[in-house]
Amino acid sequence: MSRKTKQPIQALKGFKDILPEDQKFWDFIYNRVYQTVLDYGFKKIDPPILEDAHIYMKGTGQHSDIVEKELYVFEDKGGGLVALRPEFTPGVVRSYIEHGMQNQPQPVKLFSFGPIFRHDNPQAGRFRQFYQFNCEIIGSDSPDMDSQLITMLSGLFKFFGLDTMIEINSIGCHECRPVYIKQLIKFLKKDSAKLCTTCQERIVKNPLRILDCKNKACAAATVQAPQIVDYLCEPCKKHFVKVLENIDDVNIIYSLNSRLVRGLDYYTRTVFEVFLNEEILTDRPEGAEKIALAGGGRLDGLAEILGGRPTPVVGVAGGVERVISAMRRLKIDVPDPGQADVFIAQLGEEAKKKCLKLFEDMRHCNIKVREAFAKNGLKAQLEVADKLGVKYTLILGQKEIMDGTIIVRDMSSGIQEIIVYENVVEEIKKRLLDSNCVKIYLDETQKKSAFDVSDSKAEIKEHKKERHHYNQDENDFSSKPVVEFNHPFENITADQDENEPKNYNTSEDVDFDLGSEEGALENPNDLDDDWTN
RNA sequence: GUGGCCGUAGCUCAAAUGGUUAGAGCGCUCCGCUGUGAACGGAGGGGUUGGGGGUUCAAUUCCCCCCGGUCGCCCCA
Repeated sequence: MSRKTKQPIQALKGFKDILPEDQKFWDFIYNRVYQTVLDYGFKKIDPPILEDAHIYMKGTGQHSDIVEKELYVFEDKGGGLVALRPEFTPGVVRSYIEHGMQNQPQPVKLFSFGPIFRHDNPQAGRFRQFYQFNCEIIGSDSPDMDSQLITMLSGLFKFFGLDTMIEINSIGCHECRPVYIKQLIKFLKKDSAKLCTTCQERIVKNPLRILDCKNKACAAATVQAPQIVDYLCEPCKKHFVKVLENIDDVNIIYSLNSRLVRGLDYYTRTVFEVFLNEEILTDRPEGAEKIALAGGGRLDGLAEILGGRPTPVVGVAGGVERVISAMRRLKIDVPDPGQADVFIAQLGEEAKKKCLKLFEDMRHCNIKVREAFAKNGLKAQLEVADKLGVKYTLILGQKEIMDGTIIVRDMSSGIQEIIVYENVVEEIKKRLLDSNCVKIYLDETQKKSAFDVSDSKAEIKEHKKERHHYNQDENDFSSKPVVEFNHPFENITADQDENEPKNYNTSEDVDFDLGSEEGALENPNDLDDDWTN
């Protein structure tokens, strides 16, 4: 295909690059989610991105918008109809069936993380390619599974530093829901004139969705509408009550929302959504819609639709971009795994040679060290060191080689010391450990005083425009071995974002001994014990 | 699929009612300082003003189409 115009090449609509400076968020979220789901006994599964389109047509629902309008579907070279996954669940359940996982101890808990594709028009928090984390518990219809999933999610968001609200409802099963829908339609038809035009069409097409309509007139017209909870059959009612009891028991705050429904056919019983609690956000426009971070529910009909034995499934999916955007809005910073502590500057060929080796020595001692061996001038190297935000720069030149010494420059004070070259690795280790124990606020912080570390929510409210800085050290995001998994999101270094205030609190993670600095949580914003052990 | 607003340098933004060579700050490269950064002074590189077409003596500016962004609707994480 020839390109007629000189239209510059660019990413497809609704597709985004995840740039180096954003990677720390992705690392952070992936690692935290994975850590948490492992704690709950989930196993990771990566279903293919491309599947036989029929699993979505059957599973997600031929007439759902996701399939009718948003599915990336095309014929492959063999003539088969294939589709980019518009959600994880059908692929995961397909895999469960295909690999005979019903022969494993039930339930089977499966976790996935990766890109999802929907040909939707982009808008706030919505892209054509976006990432989800997804958890399914397959093979148990126990309400305890539903509540455990909700408990896990609630803790997970706390783990991200996000305050959330959970809305929950039960939409019954194939036995009781039709009865309810009949009653609902009866009610709606009485006053259908009061509904918006879309909702008038919905009476036939999708009456449940009318309860969810944002139109004020519709909301008013349905105040007296019958509620599904009153129509649940005994087993559904019992199930729902048990779920609520369970999450009560672990002190999860939720609200019953009888208007919470699902467009997808295979949902049964429990449905829930997790919203960002925006009370602390004062820049939120009045009447703005709540931001959903995750949603889930029970899908007991799905496995059978996909050709398996009837198998109960309960699952949840969370939107990664939405979590990141919420963290950004709340000015929650995350540790940068690429942050280095030491820079090596060299002068002259002989010194460079020695520094190449020193670099390896330090790296092997788990010191986060950087260099600019491609540059020669000291000035240029110090500029790089400055941009990297390291604590110390080691300077080695001809003179130091002759003396068997090396210069240690403290980058914030500018103070330099000459030490014996042989001791340099030990000395740096010691200094980094010391600075990890003693918190020193250096001059630089005064310049950037905008980032007071606010502990209480009241303060956060007052300083809404300022930096609600999730202090890396006190809240100890690194209290877990953050980078431990073999994954594409691992081990990625991100450049220091120049727009972000640097954290000059020098008690930063020094990972000589990963995971050895558990505890030390004294901040009210701290994570619950549940999430730190 | 559909509607509103928007698109000027890597980033943030200028350029009155159309009018000469489209500017600034930040960042980038280099120099003053062949061994000292963040916080000095100087210089330089960077733009076919998102793309195409139209109106006009003249278009970044006005009109149309397309592409993209953003915020909605439908739907949804």
